[in-house]
Amino acid sequence: MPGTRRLPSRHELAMWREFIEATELLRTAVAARLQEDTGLSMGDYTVLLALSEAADRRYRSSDLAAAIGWERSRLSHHLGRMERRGLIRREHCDADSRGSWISLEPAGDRAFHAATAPHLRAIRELFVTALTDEQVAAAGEVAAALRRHLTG
Amino acid sequence: MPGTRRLPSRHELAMWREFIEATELLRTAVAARLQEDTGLSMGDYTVLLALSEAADRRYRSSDLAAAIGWERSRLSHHLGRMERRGLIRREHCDADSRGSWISLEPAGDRAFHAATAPHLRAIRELFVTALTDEQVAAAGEVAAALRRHLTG
DNA sequence: ATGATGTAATTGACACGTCAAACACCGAGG
DNA sequence: CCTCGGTGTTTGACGTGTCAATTACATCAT
Repeated sequence: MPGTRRLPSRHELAMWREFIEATELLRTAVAARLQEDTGLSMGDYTVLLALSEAADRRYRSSDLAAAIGWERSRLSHHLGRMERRGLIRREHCDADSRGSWISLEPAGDRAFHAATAPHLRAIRELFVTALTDEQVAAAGEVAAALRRHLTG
Repeated sequence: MPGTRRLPSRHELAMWREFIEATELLRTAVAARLQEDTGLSMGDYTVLLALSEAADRRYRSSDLAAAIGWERSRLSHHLGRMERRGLIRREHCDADSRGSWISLEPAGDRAFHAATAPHLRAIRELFVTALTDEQVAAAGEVAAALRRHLTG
């Protein structure tokens, strides 16, 4: 594998720094906006979205973790916090007593529905309108290439 | 401001999700590699890099925070952890007794120098080689546009 | 049945990040 | 001098993320 041990050029390094810093900025800006507008974190929103879209509006914990691409223990910790706030509920699973069903509490359902429009607006204002249509497409292609490279 | 309250299209939303997930993947992959290879976190590396490049190899805490774009309290917490590990030192500042000088300990200097090449290689392997030259340039432009939009 | 092996989910310890409050000190105006 | 508003830095509380270990159950081979 030729080139694997080569170092990035000055220009490539500059692109890396610009990229990593800007994406961090974007992430925190959107997260802060979501928090202000709705009291939810990005993690909360991700979990609530997945539960809302689930076939029967519930998930086995492991399946939920897989669906949103999280590690199991990360999800477990997060669900603990969401449960304390009354956003979701854990129920015993009859078919497999090791497992549990995760479902929305009414408050979680309400919070998610109230959050959707503001969150999408924030995405538009902070991400979409920052870029030309070509740049949005380019961002998508870059992201897809990175994902293939990192997971494939 | 027309369009500010409009919602993103399905396509724009898909690009957003792809983008935010891929950048998260990239960040954690590079961080994990740095940790394995060198025992340093991205934060450690950022701080050590800034100190190494400082004119007299030291910084006032606030200036360091500004230089790397961190909040003051974030830096303070991080410096506490790095100090415990013997990577940096805090010294009393004569000119202003509220402040302190942050400088490298020998161990921090060594750790940084040992980390540079592996880290740059990881950046190359995980970021640069994932993309074509055009995509690297596009990523840089997207990042620059986002930064202008978010900070400007 | 029993015991090895695997899987579902949680836990504990710890690093990291943010916010608001606290602390210690500066420098200027009365 | 002194006190008062501003600045440099730290602290505490808490949410978040990772890793390794644990708990509790399922399953399969014998």
